[in-house]
Amino acid sequence: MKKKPITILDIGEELNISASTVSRALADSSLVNSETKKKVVELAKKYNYQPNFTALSLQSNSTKTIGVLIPNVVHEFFGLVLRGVEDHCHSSGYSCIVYPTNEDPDREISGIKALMTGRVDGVLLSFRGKTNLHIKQLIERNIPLVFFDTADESFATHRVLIDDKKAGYLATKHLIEVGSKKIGFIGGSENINNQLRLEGYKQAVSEAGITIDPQLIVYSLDKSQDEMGLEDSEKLLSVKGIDGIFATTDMFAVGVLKNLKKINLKCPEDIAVIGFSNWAISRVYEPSLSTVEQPGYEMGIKAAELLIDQIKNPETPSDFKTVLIPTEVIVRTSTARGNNVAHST
Amino acid sequence: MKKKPITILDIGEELNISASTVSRALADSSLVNSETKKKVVELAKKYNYQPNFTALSLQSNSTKTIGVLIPNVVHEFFGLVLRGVEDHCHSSGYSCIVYPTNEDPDREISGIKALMTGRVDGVLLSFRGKTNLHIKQLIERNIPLVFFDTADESFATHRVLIDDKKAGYLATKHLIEVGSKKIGFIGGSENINNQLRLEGYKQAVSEAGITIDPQLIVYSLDKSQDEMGLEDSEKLLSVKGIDGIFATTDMFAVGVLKNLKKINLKCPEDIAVIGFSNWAISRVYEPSLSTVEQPGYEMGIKAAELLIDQIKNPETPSDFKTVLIPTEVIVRTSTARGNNVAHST
DNA sequence: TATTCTCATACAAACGTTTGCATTTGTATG
DNA sequence: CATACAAATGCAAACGTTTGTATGAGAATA
Repeated sequence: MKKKPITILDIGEELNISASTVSRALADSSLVNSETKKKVVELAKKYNYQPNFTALSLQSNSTKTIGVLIPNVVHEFFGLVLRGVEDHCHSSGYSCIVYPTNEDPDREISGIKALMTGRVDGVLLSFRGKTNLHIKQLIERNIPLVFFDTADESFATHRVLIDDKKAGYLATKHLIEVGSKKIGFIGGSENINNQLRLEGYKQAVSEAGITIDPQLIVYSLDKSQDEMGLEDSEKLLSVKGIDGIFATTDMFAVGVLKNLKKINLKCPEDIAVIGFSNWAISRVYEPSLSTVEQPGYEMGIKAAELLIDQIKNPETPSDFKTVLIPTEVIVRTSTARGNNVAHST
Repeated sequence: MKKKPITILDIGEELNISASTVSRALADSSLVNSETKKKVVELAKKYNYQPNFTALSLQSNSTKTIGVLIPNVVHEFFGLVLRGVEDHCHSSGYSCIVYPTNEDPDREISGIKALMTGRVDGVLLSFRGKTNLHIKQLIERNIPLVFFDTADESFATHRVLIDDKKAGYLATKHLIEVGSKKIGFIGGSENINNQLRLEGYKQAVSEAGITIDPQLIVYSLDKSQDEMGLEDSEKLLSVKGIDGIFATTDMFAVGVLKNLKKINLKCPEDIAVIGFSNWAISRVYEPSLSTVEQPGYEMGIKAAELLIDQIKNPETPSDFKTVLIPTEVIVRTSTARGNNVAHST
């Protein structure tokens, strides 16, 4: 029942020439008579001939495809990364196989395994799990690999990251600049990014001559609902005299804003809040949320660029780059107070 | 420099047996001596042999891969669809090549073209463009195809949709039930889904004995910022006596809520608002937004299921299904008033 | 007329796998 | 001892390309 697609052999048969001549004719080789060329091209068009992709891949030992292991695909930041990756791939003639791992180490492993069978020319990876065993195998197989967002330091690869520590530092420093003295930190799971942001927080606090207070540092494991960390932020807000909060996620920050309304604390007057990522919700929510830009699209573009360059230049590069995508604090209403910023309207 | 991966031939050579025996040994065929089997399996493990995916594909004429053409990947609904698709693929041993078209017809066409070269076993498609010429070619090539979210009626394929008209009807009816009499409609681009939702709106309005008022129906082309349609909703809100709004997107609905605050209209007391999709923001915003559930994940699962079933049963099915994923109105604060619902707290 | 040259085309190998069929070896049966 | 049969393995084709090398015909040169 299934119609077999036209092959160069079929075309050759109809024209009483060999497949190789057809192949060369379609490649516009100078070796073939222009008459024959014309006939071949015509027939190919008539039957809408498309070269078989798999055969080409086998022959050339390249699939023109990359694999993207991404923790979450329902996520503004990772969605932007994916869009960036795809945009660059598209303009370079590559396709993307996407493996959302949903932060599940098993999915991560099975994704990597699938990619070891030669179905992709390279891999883009935001490493979440603990098992780097399989990544090691990828590298041993000489499959080009670029980390984005998070990286395992122990591998010699390109990396595309933001400077999480600096970003955390800048966010906290901004709170200090608008007059906050007792600043809380609330983060999601204790992953490497959040640890670095916390380091930045600590640095800024220390520099301002404030002692670091452990009860002001909270990790929330709230995976329920929309990951707003409502309960944990409530706990944090019960600390007497707290007048600033740095949340490692815009969602957590919005959770804080919500809780503030309940206990009748005014933002930014009584307490300043800053989030992280510059998600749509930070623009839309009221009060609008100050945050740190996390440029996912640019990160995706750059990561794909490095990967595809490496694929095209297969001799192992000796200088692996760590590209830091610049970030900046975006000031909105939730921190609009103090010396350098007008009061919120 | 590039290390060639181990092949079945390499293993055979080392063991002084032919590739075919190795192949059979690894497949645990009864045709091969258990001694040999053991040796082969051991060596394969030692070298971490992985069968070449491309060779397998060429041989079996199947890539165990599907293509997903999706309008937008930074989008809660489409992200959920993608997650559903990927989940089902994962559990069926398939992979997904993702082509975000960004609503660009050229991207759509180039995606379809790429998929015609035999690199995928089937295609999942949310059709946005006007050009169905290429889709026709896909079908002529007997490449299994399933539409999701939107469908071109002219093709004989499976479809997985929501009943947009009914959803629009239910949303509008809900507004009527909570006492709205002069109900505005605000939608994004005039695509097929929005047209159907509008039809539902009109039906509900008519049934309630209200005349349809064209000035209450607005399409917004606002692609700026976060697509909140702020200007257009402002226009809509200037209509005297308006006391209900159905927005075809949660983002548009939030835009309405924002504008309401500016002109000091109270929601839900003065005007009830309902959105569409049940995005995170509808839960988080204040007032929380009533909306219509649009179950992306289920849609993705079902679409992948139909596609993979069709791939596995290649004889053209005579009964193409149109699966309607059920939707329901989710009542929150923005419509919490009237007879059957308690007033908002 | 014989040699060389050019042009156009065909042949065959290669990519890595599976699989139908043939071959080899050994053992049991008549 | 010859035949049959089973078990284990090898051979070769096939999937659809590209590409290096061989082959053929015709024309130009000596």
